[in-house]
Amino acid sequence: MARRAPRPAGATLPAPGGPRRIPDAAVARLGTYHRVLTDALAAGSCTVSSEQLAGLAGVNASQVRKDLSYLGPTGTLGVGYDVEHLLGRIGVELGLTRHWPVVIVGAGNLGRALANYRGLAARGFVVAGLVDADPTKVGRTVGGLAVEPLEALEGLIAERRVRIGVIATPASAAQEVADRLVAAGVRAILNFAPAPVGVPPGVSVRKVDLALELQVLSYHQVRATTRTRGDGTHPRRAAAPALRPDPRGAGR
Amino acid sequence: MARRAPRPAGATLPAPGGPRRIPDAAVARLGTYHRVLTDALAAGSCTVSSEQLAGLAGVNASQVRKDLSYLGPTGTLGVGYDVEHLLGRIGVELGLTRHWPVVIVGAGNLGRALANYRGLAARGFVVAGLVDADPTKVGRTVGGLAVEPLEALEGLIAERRVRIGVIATPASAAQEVADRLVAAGVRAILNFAPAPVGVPPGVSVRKVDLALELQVLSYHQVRATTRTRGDGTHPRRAAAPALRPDPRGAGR
DNA sequence: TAGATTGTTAATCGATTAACAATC
DNA sequence: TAGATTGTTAATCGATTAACAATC
Repeated sequence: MARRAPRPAGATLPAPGGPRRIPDAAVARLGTYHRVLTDALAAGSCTVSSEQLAGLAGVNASQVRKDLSYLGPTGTLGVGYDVEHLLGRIGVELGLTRHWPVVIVGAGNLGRALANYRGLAARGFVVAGLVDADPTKVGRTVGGLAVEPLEALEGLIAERRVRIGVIATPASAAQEVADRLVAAGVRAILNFAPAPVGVPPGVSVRKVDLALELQVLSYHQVRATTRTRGDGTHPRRAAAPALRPDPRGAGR
Repeated sequence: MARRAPRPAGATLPAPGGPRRIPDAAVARLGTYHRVLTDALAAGSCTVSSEQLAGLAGVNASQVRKDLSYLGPTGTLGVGYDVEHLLGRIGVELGLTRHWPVVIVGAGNLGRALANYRGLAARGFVVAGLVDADPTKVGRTVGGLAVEPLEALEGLIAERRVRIGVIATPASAAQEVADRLVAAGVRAILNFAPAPVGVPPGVSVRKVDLALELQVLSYHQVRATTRTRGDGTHPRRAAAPALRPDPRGAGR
């Protein structure tokens, strides 16, 4: 397999699809700031400092100022940030002022939970459709929404102007579903299937793997209980035992 | 608020709770390798190269080798990795060979979906309990498991040797639940509530915010449609409009 | 004014990627 | 052997944090 050519020193990347100004991690934190500021406003706060906001969001004050600087100047020197103003700026930048129709593919446990989840609607995400390939699931009502057949996917996306799709299918179906979503005009995908999906440039994908999250935690537990070698070394094992050079060894 | 003292140059951190050898991001990828290797083994592959594994997992081959190096030597120079051997090494390191009893707090849509989710059981996570504060939910059966009252939490954790807790409650209850989980002996928390929870050192927390994931995607859409200023600058706004210095301004 | 706080630059940290010597 | 591939080091990249001049 061809070795990747070394990138010419100092070359700047062309940034496919135009420059993305705010890093995803910062966008996610801005969303958190928006939530805690909403609470702060309800509690009567008119202004907050970066120190205060950092405390509410559980991050560093420098990071708050850095994140907010992506929005352009939003505060007042020596005073802080006007809560209402800041809420407005974040809301506009992140699209929280709009409604985003979403289609969920897969009406299994996870898909139904998402369709029912009030936290999504509260932040402008409207479940415009819930489809499933299983005919026995079609017609069931979930959170006031009838499950539609998979064949309805394309029409539904076009009619209801869906831009965001959620994949809540088994891993085996994920890529095919992603292809159909993209072909039908979806521009962003949230993937809950435990398999990566490939998409053309310009389409955004976020992946959430619930089992993987738990696995990281179980590793922490293993680490905590297994007694650590102080020197951080591993026992040198005698490498892999007796490699069979691939005689197509009948999958056990 | 006291400015953080500058860290003395060159000082190494004491690493609370002992050195954590493998970074979380690498642990998550190791989990992915485990999954794709399981498929590869079933398909008859006895060995894989880092290039092949990278292709299956959708990452860089250098990264595969780096990640695997955390396990100590696992491959054979000039040949590659023995699939079965590698599965074993990853499984032991991540705790995939054990059963992990898990308690889920909150039997709303998300909690019930998680309790029903077969992908968890498939990877060794056994839902040992599902509790809810709402008496009308108690007694219902979800995925063969009866919802128990919140009061049963501590007893359940002790009896069933639960080490991992999942918070699937509203934001308002998250911190109190976290405190009770930790007090009862839970050492790792997966938090689905849209609020950060504080825990004592030594306890691991992972946070998943479904609405935040969608918000990042909606931002991408806003960016894609809003025409970008070529120079990457922002229009200089006249800063925040007329700051009222906090006269307790009756929540609008 | 004196005190407070932003916006930004520089320093630090950590994670990813490229390169290559070792060697099967 | 010649070709392939690991394990690891060095280079790069990006994100976080500290520091501070500007100034309300």
